[in-house]
Amino acid sequence: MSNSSRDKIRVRFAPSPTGKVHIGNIRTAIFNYLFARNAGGEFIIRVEDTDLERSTQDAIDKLFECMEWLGLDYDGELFYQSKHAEKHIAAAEELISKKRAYRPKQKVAGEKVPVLFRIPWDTDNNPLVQVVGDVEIVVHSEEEITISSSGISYAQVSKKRKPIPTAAALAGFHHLKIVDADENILFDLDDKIEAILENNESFSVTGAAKFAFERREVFFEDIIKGRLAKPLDTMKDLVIVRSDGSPVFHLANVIDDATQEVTHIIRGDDHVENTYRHLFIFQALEKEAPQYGHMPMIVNHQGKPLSKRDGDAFVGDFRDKGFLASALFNYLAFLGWSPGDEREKMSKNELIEAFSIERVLSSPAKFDGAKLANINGHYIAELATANFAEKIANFAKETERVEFTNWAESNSDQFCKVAELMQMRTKMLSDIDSWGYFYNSTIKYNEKDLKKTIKPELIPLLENLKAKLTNLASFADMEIDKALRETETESDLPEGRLNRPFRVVITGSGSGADLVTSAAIIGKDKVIARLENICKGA
RNA sequence: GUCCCCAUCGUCUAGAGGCCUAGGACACCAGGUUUUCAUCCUGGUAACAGGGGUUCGAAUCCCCUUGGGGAUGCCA
Repeated sequence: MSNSSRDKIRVRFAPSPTGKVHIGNIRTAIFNYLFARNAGGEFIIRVEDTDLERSTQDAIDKLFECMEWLGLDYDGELFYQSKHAEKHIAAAEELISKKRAYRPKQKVAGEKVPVLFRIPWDTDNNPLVQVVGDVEIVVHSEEEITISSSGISYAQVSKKRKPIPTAAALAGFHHLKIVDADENILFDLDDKIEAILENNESFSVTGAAKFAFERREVFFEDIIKGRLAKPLDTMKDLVIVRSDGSPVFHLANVIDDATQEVTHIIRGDDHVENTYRHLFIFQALEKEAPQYGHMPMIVNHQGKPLSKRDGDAFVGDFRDKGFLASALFNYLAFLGWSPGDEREKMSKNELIEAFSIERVLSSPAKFDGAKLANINGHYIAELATANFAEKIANFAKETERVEFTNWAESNSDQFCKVAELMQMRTKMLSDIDSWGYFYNSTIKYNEKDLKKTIKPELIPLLENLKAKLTNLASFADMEIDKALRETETESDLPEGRLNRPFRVVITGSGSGADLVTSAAIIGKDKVIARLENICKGA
């Protein structure tokens, strides 16, 4: 398979549509995407919907919505794993005929049995396997040991001397000698291996004290983590076809990766242990295995993997909360990776340009919403004003903020002014929820600010201000400012003293955007009405 | 239990044996700019998990300990 079709890098994103797309999954997609695009390779999608019971069309739709939102464009035709089940089953049959897989004996006649892949016994010249050395492990002497072609079952000894049932594939126990407490050899695997493998015989041993054998390990070079290895005596034969005839993930995954000629697999850390098995399956099928890279997971503030419990771990939720796709993309790319210089804010194209798999870290990263919000603020700040206005208008519409949408559409002049005024201080699109004072006839007062700021002795001044504002011919920034200053002067107040009270009166809160501009945008009628309301109520 | 992986400020990270008195960013604190608010600017607090080696020299290499995570499904 070393033809030209393999010269081109091809990676895949292989989500299983059993729920909403998780932030961790989409980060994996982003890294794959960046890797492929950086190398001028292909980024393809495979929908792993073999678990028909839990897969839903809705989840698939949401997935593509999120990918489009983030700008994760993919190559080629969509590949639905469920449509290739025949190929998977055929591969299983091929493995059986090659004696690389088997069906276990039925316990009762007519019982449906699965197909197991055999961890290969003959590993003498296997490039995947290396000899580690001779080892001994202690076994619990009261438990019976059984040895058959499907593996060895025995019991390890816990600290409290209790038996811990353990099963392992035969392959891990070359030159196994089972001995009792007096070092008498109870069983020598070298003598029996042919009978076990060829004639399917099985043996049992009692009263054993320990195993002595040559440990071998399966290993591979991970493009992120370096050399990774696992002792064969800790591996078990694995189910590749269920008793009901459906193919299992391990089989389907390998077959599809071979079919789609995937060259590199970048996936979560949690798949490391699967990789050893997948490598064996590729080998048994005589297919070229891809390169693997395992990236660290993202964890929450407690250091636990992000889960559904964290609530905000769904990609769509980030959009609904008012994050920009570009900001999320940027932030996620920097979780477990950095360009090595001091850049922090990078566009998709800059990320593609700078990405290198070697710079991916292998330690897990905590998700920090505050930093995301900060980045988001920067992205919002640099939007052209018109673009910002359009974004929030769309956001309001998509998230069904009806009042806001009605206002924005019927008062587009005012809306544009507000957008221009508020852009610099907007961290998330959902901040528009606090813009109500610009257009609502009644406003909510922050009780604390109100109490602290509006003292009874200020009421006459506000009355005075109201009178001045009422007489204003043009309700413009400068005029409002002048009225404010005059009111202060007439009462011997220092300049600016009335700013905060006035702000609380017209916006309901002690902090906000530029005061007189805000007042001008809110408009004469509403400002006067709010002044009146406060003066009356006090 | 067993196997595997990981370990630098609170967080994301820079760091490839001497450029490290450990750099940047977020967060936090203080000051300045702003007649108000925010932005912004300046400054500050803050880390190599612990212990052994190797070396003239260790955040960096090795070992152990500790802590965290993952795997151990007829889920993916």
